[in-house]
Amino acid sequence: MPHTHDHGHCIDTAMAAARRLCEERGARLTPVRRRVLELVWANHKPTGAYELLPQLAQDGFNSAPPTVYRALDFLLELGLIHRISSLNAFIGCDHPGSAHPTGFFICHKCGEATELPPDELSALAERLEALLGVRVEGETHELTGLCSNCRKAA
Amino acid sequence: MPHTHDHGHCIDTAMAAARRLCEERGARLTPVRRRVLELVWANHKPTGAYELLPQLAQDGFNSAPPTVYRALDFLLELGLIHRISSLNAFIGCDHPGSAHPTGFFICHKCGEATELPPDELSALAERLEALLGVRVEGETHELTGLCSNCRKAA
DNA sequence: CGTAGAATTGCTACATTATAACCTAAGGTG
DNA sequence: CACCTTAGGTTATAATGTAGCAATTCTACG
Ligand SMILES: [Zn+2]
Ligand SMILES: [Zn+2]
Ligand SMILES: [Zn+2]
Ligand SMILES: [Zn+2]
Repeated sequence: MPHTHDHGHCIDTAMAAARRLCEERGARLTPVRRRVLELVWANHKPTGAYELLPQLAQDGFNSAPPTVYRALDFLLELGLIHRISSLNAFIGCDHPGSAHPTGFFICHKCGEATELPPDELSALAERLEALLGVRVEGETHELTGLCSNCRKAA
Repeated sequence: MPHTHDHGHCIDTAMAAARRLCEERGARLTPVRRRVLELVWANHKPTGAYELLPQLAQDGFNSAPPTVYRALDFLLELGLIHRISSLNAFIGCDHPGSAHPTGFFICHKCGEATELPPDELSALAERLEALLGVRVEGETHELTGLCSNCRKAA
């Protein structure tokens, strides 16, 4: 099932947000970093670092793994992308700029990953802090199953 | 900070539960599998597959990576251990036998990982199913921060 | 028993993911 | 320009995880 939305628009919005955020923070959105971010968005699904290498090569970036990982680290640092560790993959953040807990729902049929609403995750974290007496500083949630599109199709 | 509990007891309980569960399911808790489970519990913190190799060697198990991974897969399958993918590590399950959503709180100071209460996680999953229209089939949650012991110490 | 079939492990090689170390190039700042 | 900081290129290697097949052990059944 193809996307149900204008994905070019997604990419444009994401890139605009990235430019704005970098400006704010005095960070440099260099060509490799920009292209990596574009590719992550263009793939529109969790993308592995080594998948990006040939895609970068097509654009004349003659990059080795460290370059890609450095670009990804930079984007993670700024909160422009997230890492999904159960997939060893990266995906664009839906609302960069605001610090928020990270979580995704990943459809095992179509492979799409949708970011989970941060307020739901925060609510859980607060409950757990109260229950366990801990101090939560970071969190990632990775759910799998059937997305609503794939449920309808079935 | 050392454990605040009799950890030998933890291990015994876990091994007893494992024997019972294997019997119920007609699964074979072979020497390697048993020893891997013991080691995971004995380490009392998330343990990587390659950490287990030398520990197994000390006991005369002359095992290569595939053997360890197969044992870990077996234990995962039965729900005797969980995998923490942000750490590429494995840890014993607190309440094996009952299928439940997986989540851990990991203290970045002392390294201990405590399993999150499944009912809290289920509640979140249900809310998300309603909100997003998805069908959740699997979930892992990985929170980091300071555990209650380390908070007191600070 | 004894033997066929299944499950488990041993073993070698390899695939995938990620990083260390060191050097060069580019950008910013006075 | 001279200086410093940051970013990227390059090579090698570390860390994690699997494929594939042979050897062994267990199980079931006649
Ligand atoms: Zn996000
Ligand atoms: Zn789907
Ligand atoms: Zn558990
Ligand atoms: Zn702690």
